[in-house]
Amino acid sequence: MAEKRIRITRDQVLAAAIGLADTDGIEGLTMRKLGRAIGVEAMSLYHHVANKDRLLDAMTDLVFAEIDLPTDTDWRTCMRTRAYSVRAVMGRHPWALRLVGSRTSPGLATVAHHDAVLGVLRRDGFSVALAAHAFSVLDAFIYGFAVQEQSLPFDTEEPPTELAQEILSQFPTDQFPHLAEMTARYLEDNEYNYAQEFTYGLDLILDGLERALAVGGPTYTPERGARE
Amino acid sequence: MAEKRIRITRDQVLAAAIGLADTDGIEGLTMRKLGRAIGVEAMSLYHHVANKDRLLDAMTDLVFAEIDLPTDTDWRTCMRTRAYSVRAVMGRHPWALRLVGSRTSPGLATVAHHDAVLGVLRRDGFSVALAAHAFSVLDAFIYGFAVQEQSLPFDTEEPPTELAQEILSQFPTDQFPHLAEMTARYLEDNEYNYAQEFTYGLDLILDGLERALAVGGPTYTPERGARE
DNA sequence: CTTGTAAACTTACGTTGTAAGAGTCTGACT
DNA sequence: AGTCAGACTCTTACAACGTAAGTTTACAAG
Repeated sequence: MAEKRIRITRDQVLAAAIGLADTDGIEGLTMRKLGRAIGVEAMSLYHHVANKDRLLDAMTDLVFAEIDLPTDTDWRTCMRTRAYSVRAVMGRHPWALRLVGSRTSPGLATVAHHDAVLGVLRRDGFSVALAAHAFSVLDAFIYGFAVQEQSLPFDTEEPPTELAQEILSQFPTDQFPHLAEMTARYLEDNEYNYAQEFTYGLDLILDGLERALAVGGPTYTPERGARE
Repeated sequence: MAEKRIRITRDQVLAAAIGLADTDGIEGLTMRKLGRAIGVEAMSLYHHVANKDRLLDAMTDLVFAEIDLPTDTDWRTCMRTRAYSVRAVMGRHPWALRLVGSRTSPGLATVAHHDAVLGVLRRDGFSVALAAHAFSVLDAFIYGFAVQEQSLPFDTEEPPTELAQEILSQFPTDQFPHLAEMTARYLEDNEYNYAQEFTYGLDLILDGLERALAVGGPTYTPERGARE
């Protein structure tokens, strides 16, 4: 009768939690389901995780650890690959986007990641202030874009389908002429996909930063911010 | 014995829901508490709102209606005041930020707002494609910044306090040198507040758009995007 | 006064996170 | 080999949640 009891580890719990959130969404992640997924009762999880909130914190940190950040090239390509990596990771774990917004205490991988980003900028001649500026704009844009993209009713990688058209044209055309004009243009252009807006915005910001860097200069490092 | 029954309206429900979310946070908003707040049983709310999800949708739309969007000036100041207004509104209703990310079907005020933004851009010479670009970058940045700002552990309007210092220096200085350097700089500069990063990023983006607009020109309107 | 209907209330169910405590396995030390 | 402590799992239980189903109330029209 003595059914061998299963022993689990913290890493197992986290991995299973992420997997469950990936397939069922974050609202589908319950302690009981998570326990069942690894063959254990819900309460057993609490020996590896303080509570559900801490579990979510740990999951968020693991997601950050997935982000690719090369440090062996110039800052611009570093930031670029990071941006694309963030977007890819958030695509894999859509729930993580909403978590990042609600967690207040960052994990170790998160902090390490941010430190590395700053490190690249500083190394390539950004003053402390300009590095702060750069980090702010880039992060805000990348994060904001990912959220925006996810709340769209269609797949952003593919050109718009008939289905998308139906969804998009559900609001009255004459009442919102500019929106109508824009969606019409989207639909007629088969090459268009929303994802290219990411590239556009990112390059716009990187251009701006490059200009700001040129003004401050890589050798002359002002004590205070590049502006004012 | 006949305690007079209270009659409520949909608007009352929504207003109370927003008030409750403002004070208790979105997770503190429950149907029972909401009912109690307006002197009614929880189930009575369902005569004015289909379910909690719809309630949240309606709340989100009301928040969008609060955003100030002047249309009687040039696009740049329009976008600027809009940006500041979004930030202010999201400061008043922190929960709305997370809702926007999870709602997929926008309300009427939301759609109208977006249409008005596009209208301003088109009026001032943006091609359809460039207007789409502008809208994407700006919205992503504004939204992303607001989220970023909220997940920071300190008040972004005030210069850093002792408390903030304690929080910020909780991670090992030697392990994350660049982060340490940056927070050190923050703390020594009494004028600094994180809010100015919003201005910096916004201006950087607006500058970029202005340049793109100048290239395309207000008269010559290319069929396809300004880039490629 | 009757009666129809909109809107309130009551009760109930399944699901959630997790507190409390009891049971069981394992590995270290005699 | 024996045992004992500590780490881990399981059982039971509870309060709070969203909401389905059905009942009661009160006002407005005839």
